Amino acid sequence: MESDVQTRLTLALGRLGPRLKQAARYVLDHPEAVALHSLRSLAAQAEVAPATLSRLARAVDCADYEEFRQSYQARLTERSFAARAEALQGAGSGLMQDQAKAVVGNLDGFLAEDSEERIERAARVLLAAESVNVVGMLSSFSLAVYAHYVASMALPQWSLLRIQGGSLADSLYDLSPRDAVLAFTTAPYSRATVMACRDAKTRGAALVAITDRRSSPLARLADVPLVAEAESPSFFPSVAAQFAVLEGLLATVLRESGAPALDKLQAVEEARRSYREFWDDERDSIASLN
Amino acid sequence: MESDVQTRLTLALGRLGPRLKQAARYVLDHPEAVALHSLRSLAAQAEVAPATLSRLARAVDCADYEEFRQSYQARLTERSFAARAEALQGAGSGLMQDQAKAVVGNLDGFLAEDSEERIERAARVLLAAESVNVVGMLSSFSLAVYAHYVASMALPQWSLLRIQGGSLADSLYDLSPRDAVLAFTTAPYSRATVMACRDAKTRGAALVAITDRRSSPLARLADVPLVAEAESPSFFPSVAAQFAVLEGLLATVLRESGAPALDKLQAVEEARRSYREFWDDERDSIASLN
DNA sequence: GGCAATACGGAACATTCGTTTCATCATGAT
DNA sequence: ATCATGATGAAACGAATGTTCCGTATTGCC
Repeated sequence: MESDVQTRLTLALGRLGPRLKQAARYVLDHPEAVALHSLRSLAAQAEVAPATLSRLARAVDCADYEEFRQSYQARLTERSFAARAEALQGAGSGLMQDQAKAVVGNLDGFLAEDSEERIERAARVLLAAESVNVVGMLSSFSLAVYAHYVASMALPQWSLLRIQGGSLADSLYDLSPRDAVLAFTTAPYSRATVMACRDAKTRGAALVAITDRRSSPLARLADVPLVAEAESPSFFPSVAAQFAVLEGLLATVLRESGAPALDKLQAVEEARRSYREFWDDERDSIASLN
Repeated sequence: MESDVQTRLTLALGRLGPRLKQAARYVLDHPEAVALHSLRSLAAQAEVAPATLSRLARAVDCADYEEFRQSYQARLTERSFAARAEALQGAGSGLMQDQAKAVVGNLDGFLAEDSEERIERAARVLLAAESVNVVGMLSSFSLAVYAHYVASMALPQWSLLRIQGGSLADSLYDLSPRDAVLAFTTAPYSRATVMACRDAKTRGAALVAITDRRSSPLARLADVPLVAEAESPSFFPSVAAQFAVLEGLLATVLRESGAPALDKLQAVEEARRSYREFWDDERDSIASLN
């Protein structure tokens, strides 16, 4: 019966009132704050009355708030000891650690360039286009999917090119010099993607590409090549750093897009908020499952 | 001037009186105690008068004991990548820079936990399953797509659940306790995803989830929750860090999967090499375009 | 030994802490 | 509509915190 406080807190989430739940959520998401800060300052961070936290501690069978806090302090020291032990162990054992290092390294490589300027140049190109076609295959397909999803919230002129019967959609062959293509590739470079981009260039369309090396076929073709490597400790390429670049690009595009787009974003924000409240309720029914 | 407090303390050790030195020694040996306990209780542990610790703080150029303590709290919160994140900060301000910082921060947050162990636990769960169903909607759909794509190269028992006429495929309702679900959500949590996972749990299937906060609906449901935040300077959530976690998970799964899978991987490697040669040739014809 | 300078501990201080009380509000059953 | 129940925030309480002041003890120097 000596379960973790964090676990007990999760289980209790269902039978708590609105403010207590708000406090519990903040604690779940910021466990280290409980260990390091005072009750009052933590209450301020969580935008909750001090008394609420005092009550929350008792709601999970702690005699004191002190007992509640000590549980989080223990968690913090244990973690730090574990981390230290792992640091001593060295490189051999941590595949996740290696993966993270590779991702940060890839991202680092991109930022070393004149990244801000390039991103903004790419954003201008995409904003100036009458239509934007997003292309990506194989491991880069997820990038294309994400770009299209985010853009779909405010930029209706963006469309995702899909495979149809083995070749790309016909929309590709309607491209004019007023259009643009946003393409993604990492080795092995999809033949379809490269051919599509080459074709787009011959029709005078602008090309923005996120790719894994300067020598890749798309890096040479693109008007604005954005190069982020895909190194990873495993055999398959890592797209995480390219996602970070894409997110930066999308953020820049959306910031510099006009008023109608921003209005749409407001609506999306609104929707997100309401979804959040929905799930706050939903959580109760989930709790009743246990 | 801006050196670590712990370092300054070591240097000051010589010019301190007996009791101050005793206090300094205790602090050097128990740094986490400074962050977590009060001045008075720390003084008791070090068998020193409270005033001595107050003086010790000033002896290393801290205005307050509070400033002294905060330095140790920061040390405790600091993660393995803190230096990298700071390095990224160096090159000036910009949206891309902020995005990169956020991504590294999100990744850091995950690594602070017992990440390796959790990843391996998740991998074991997925490897033990007879079938693995990958679920993700909205911004998390790209994660699901990628997971399925990578797994498809060696793990035929992995399938991607898709929306069909607004609801999930029927395959979901065939789940048995021998099956598993790999799910992705970030706020706003897709109703379909959460309901699918809830249903899977009632049928006894195992659930591995990558999500954005410990208080998310999936974090509660999952057997192995993997929490990587989705903070970003823009209004839409960042999935880059979650991609890094997913890649780490996939790498672990593939490493620990059996021989037949590895054979397939060899074939894929082969294919990649040949593609590479293909593009080396292709590049010439592209060059002739310019 | 006498003297100054410094290091230290104990006590008083204002501040901040966590807790409790109490009035108010929302909700749902009768 | 009425009441009961529980959740919540404001305020007040004693306890604990960090700081400062002052008296004492120790040290180094003449």
